[in-house]
Amino acid sequence: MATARPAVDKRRMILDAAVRVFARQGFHTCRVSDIADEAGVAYGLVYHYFQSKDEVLDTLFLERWDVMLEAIREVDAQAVSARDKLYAIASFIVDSYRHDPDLMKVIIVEVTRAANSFGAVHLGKIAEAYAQIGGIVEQAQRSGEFRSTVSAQFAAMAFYGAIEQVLTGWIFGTLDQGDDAYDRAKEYVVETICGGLNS
Amino acid sequence: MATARPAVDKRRMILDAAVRVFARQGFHTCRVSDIADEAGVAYGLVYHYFQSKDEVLDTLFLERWDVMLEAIREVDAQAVSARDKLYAIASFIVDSYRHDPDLMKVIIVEVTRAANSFGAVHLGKIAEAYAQIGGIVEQAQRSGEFRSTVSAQFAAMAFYGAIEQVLTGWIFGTLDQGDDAYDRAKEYVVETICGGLNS
DNA sequence: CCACAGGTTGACTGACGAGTCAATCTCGGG
DNA sequence: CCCGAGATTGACTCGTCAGTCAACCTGTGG
Repeated sequence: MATARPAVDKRRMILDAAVRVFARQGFHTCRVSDIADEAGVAYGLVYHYFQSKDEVLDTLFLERWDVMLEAIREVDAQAVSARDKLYAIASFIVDSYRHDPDLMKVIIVEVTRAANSFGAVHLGKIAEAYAQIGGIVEQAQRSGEFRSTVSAQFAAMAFYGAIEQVLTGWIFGTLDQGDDAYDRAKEYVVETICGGLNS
Repeated sequence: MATARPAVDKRRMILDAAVRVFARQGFHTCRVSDIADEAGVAYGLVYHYFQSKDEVLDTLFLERWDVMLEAIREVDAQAVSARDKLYAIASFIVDSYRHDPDLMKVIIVEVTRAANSFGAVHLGKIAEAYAQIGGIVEQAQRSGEFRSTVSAQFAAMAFYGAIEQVLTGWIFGTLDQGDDAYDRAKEYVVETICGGLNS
């Protein structure tokens, strides 16, 4: 007898509600009851579907991060220039934010940028992204598209760091938002990292 | 009657102990009693010198951040190229880490990268640094040293983002450390941001 | 119509830790 | 030698919440 999923997937509702609550109040400052309330579900049901409050966040992060890792791998498999690959990756991340700002806020603020609490658990996953990007740079250095002045690992950090910083700017309202700003940001990141500021 | 400072400044001892404890356990996960124990001081004394646990962290952050802002201002006042200014700023930050890794870890992990909890309170202070760096870039764009393809504000973010990412790498052991690595990092940041990766 | 499995409920518990406070100490000045 | 102000102590209070659990639905198959 296959598990008959109820018409409305409460587990999904809890996850979606958690995104909103975490984005609004932050993981540490919100109560599990806030998530249950937001989902319109009883307190105990959260513990029916998840072992702990932590597991809710872990699930959200892993769900999304795996999608991103897969996207990066696909980009890397294409036969285009490294610059185009970097642009595609920047696009993917920026568009992820455009599509679901709350989810990206949670992932970045509560996991990626919180390497001492949650990030620690997921350092490996995060490092995978770095490694993949580093690989793209390294290959471009061998092919001659990029020069070898700086290490590939470092270049990957600068690239990802720039994107994360921009997202953080949007998340906290330090930086203008909107479709134009999003598209401009993609260009800027790639242009700065590849072309540099020098005239 | 001037307040006679005791031979040993307990307030300072508490702050220094807090740095070690926050660096080791993280702000949220440590107890105030951990700080008191580490400082070799009674629990209540922490509350004699500080209103709250938060104020301890605030004090640590502001003390150091103000030093950095002042350093950036001084650098900006010099009559050297923008590239040299950026190098000097990168140097200052990297050397701050070299000199007191625990303090920098606390500031970055618990404040700068935690913009939803503590960072929120200090967004203004953090923005000051961005603005100052952005000013350097803008001036260089007017003088012709830098091209104007990307906005100065954005360039500042990329620059600071790259540095923060590298520090984060050191803090969590993702990146090799040591005097050589520190000096190389300074070069790499400036070289990537100014020169770009393209050959 | 009943039985049963899994979904759903929310009151309750137990631990934990920030912040309080009254008592005690220390030391310089009178 | 005594007094008072500020420094220092640590046991205690008090609210908060993560996680538990026993009871209660719901709908499916026999």
